[in-house]
Amino acid sequence: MDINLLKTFLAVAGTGSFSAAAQEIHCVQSNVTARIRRLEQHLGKAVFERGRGGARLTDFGSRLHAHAEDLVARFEAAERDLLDAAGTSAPLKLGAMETTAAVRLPALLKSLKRKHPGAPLSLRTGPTAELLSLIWERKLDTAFVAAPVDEDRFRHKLAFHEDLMVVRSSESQSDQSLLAFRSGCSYRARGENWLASEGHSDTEIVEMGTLEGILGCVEAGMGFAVAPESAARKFHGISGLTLTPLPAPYGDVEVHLVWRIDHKPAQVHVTLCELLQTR
Amino acid sequence: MDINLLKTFLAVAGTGSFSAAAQEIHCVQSNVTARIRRLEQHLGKAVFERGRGGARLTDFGSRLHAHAEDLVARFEAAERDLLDAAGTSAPLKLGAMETTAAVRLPALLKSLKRKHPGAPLSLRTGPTAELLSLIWERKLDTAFVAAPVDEDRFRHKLAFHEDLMVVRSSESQSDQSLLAFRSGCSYRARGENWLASEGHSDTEIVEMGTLEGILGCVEAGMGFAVAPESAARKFHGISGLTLTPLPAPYGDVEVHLVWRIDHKPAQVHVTLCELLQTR
DNA sequence: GTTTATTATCACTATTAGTGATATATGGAT
DNA sequence: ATCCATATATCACTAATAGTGATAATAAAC
Repeated sequence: MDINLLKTFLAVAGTGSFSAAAQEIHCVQSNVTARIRRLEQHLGKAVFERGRGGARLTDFGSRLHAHAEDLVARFEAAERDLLDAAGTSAPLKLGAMETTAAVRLPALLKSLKRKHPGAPLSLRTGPTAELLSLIWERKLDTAFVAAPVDEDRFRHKLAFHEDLMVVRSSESQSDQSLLAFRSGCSYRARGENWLASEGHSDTEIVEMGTLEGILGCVEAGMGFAVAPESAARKFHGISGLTLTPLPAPYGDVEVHLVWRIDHKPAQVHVTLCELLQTR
Repeated sequence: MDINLLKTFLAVAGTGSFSAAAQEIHCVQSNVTARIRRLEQHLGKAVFERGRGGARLTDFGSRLHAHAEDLVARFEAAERDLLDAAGTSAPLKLGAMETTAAVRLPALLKSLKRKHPGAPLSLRTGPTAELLSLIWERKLDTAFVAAPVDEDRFRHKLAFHEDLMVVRSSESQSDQSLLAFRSGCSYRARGENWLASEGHSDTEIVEMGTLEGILGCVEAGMGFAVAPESAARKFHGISGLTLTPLPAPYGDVEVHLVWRIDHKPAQVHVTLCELLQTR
């Protein structure tokens, strides 16, 4: 049995809800349902009463709760001790695309710090092409970039799926500038390819350095932008932005964690890879 | 992480060898290798020094060993407490083919008893057809029988693969009697089908009740028999028996654990299913 | 240098876990 | 009552992982 089941169980018990637990542990709700069911199947008795307001522990569930808290705590203590003893070594030089850094990394790095409290870590953002160069020059250990990557030179592991969206001001007219990151950004390349395929080869491109800047300008009616849905939503808020999916095949992007094929991953790096498994 | 990894680790540490550990925990050796590697990958450091005489704990491995013993013990204690609290309930009425009972069940039931020390359990042996009838009449909860089973009436879970062998006396001549269990035995049916396909429709069939009896008579030169390799080997020992595989498609048998489609499995039953996963 | 006992690797398959869309259920407003 | 908001369950699909059995590699002992 996997201790992940117990961690999921504790998350549900703690939040009092399957869906809240799913958010807390960064996975989809159906996943929590499945894990709790596995746990219940294994033990042969229900641990939660489900109802309107979420989930409440049954008597049997409380009994499990006592054991689970103890077991998980001891397990994590042991894990920390061992990871510590294994030697954390050098700082991990990490890179990521602007949007990934903004939306995906916070939760990820938080989990990483929980497992390697002492591990030093640096982060540099930039477009895919630049990050790959930095990795190749060994100035970064690893980075989150958009697929595909050259399999002969790099190893990689799938990290996230992003759906690219066209972001416009709600009152905007069409045929304005494309607001984008500087050249080398793969999202920008997607946008340009899409425009070309539509015959808009003359669209002006305005380069900007930050996502906030781009979205601000879009809101101000200067033009439109291409960004992952997750990132656009994060800054959506009250503002009058309209999101429409970038049509296939331009809209789907896989973000991978990438490193040099001859680079020996440090322990923090391996742990980071492990954390990517459930997202 | 799965506690199975820790159990595997303890088995290796205890026996001092990957292959011995594999036997102890009933799995193939490459499996142990893979699990230990997973563990080492997770922790980032080798836990065993491998060499001629097997495996010895590294310093780091000893550190893990201390934690692992504690964690596994606590985990199993908690599990026992919870399984106990869930209520063991009625005795499990189990059936199995003669050969399965002889060769496969001992290890399996031992593991089962470890998890449900108090669970009462009865075992009845018989050929596939008879066992299925007993299940249908609700005189058995579940049984190990040869595939295929009627999916509309039964649920099932794959338990073992068996390779059927023709067992002859080493000095025997061909065209003797087929020594077999009483009618309803699916292995016997396989043997008969094979004989028929070879044109030996006139072979005399001698019915016997036990595997030892059959193999004894084969050794005495009375005829030949059809039996799973695992069972034949168990009684092989010093005796002068020759095993040749029953040709395809007669030779491959899947043994499944089967129960009535409308039967609600008790907890012992569920645990038994879980134990089947790794064999 | 061959033998023997051991672990590692590999290609393949079976099984399991995860995903996202959608269905279902339940209490509370209106 | 009906609709709405908020839950969990289910499902078809895909990705990832673990298990298997054969074979290779390795190293000590003879």
